[in-house]
Amino acid sequence: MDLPTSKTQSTNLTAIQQEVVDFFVDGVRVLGLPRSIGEIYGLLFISSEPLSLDDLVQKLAISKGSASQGLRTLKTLGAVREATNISDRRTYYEPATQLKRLVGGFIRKQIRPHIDSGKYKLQQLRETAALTTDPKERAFLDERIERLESWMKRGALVLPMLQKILGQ
Amino acid sequence: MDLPTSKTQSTNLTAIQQEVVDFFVDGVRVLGLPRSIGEIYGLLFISSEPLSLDDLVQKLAISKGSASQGLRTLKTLGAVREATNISDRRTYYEPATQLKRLVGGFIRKQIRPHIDSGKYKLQQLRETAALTTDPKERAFLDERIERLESWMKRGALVLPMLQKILGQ
DNA sequence: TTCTCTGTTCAAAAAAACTTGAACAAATCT
DNA sequence: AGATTTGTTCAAGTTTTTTTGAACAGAGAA
Repeated sequence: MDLPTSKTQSTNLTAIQQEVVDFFVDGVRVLGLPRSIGEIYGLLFISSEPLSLDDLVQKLAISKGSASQGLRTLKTLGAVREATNISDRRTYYEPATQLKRLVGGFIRKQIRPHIDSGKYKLQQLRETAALTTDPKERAFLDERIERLESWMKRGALVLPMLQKILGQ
Repeated sequence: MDLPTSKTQSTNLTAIQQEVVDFFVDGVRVLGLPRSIGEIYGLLFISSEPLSLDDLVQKLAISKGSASQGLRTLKTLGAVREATNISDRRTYYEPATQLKRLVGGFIRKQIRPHIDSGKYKLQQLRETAALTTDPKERAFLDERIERLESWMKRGALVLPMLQKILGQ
């Protein structure tokens, strides 16, 4: 009896909430993040009041485990923060809505580490290539490695620009 | 009896080939592409001569199916092209090594479609929000949707800049 | 034409990623 | 203190994605 169109289909969400959640599910998928992250952020984004973990579990019909882990990831990315001045035993969350902050967190946590490990691998690559004696082959390897270095350099250059352009 | 460090461990590749392949396996993973794509592109990138499908199958120890599909994806992305003037029954491939081309292909095939579908969903969102009568809630929804629109606009603006900065 | 070789397709198998839920720890209430 | 509620962890289950390999189509050789 389920509708076939979407996985997050329930009567717990209003039409607009469902649409926004789907929007973000799609969005985070592009970024390589799991669907539950998109659902959680999406619902927070379109809620005018902060939500608790239990709110998320009930409205999105996901497990407590998913909600807990998803919130942690989102906090780590700086995409969600704990709401202050709510006097309740439980913690309430609200979304960060500044693109600058979202992009910055994503770059810092998801992109930078790869760039850094890439630089290290490149270093190793140079050393391995140095063992090649055949001059022609050596020249070819050097050329390619140089190209990789240029790519990495440009990548490292572009990230701050991205943040500057997108932020504010 | 396998070495535990890497999945693509074989005696078919030289040390440097193995390292470059690993480098790209990591790279494409960030982009959300399967490992075999990284292996194929990596090996082509560090080979001074074009390679055939069979070369890839043997050296990378992957199936013909993977190699065929991987090459198709890479061709679609503009990351690989067929080598000309090789008189052999089989087709040989060489990598595109201009960052501009690689980035352009990736954006065109992997990013743009999502931006487009996002714009469409946003349109729907506006319509759904228009059904909300409560003025306070309505104002909140409008504010958020506006924010989403601003994000999409900036995203669409940044992509060409990216290509320009990275290309050349 | 018939045979051989190259490359594609796609259903099934395997691997990877994600989610669940029950056990647990920690905090707050009575 | 004991009881209750909130939130975390992680092994097991589920789903999704990727890879395999055998069947097939097409092109060229004999």
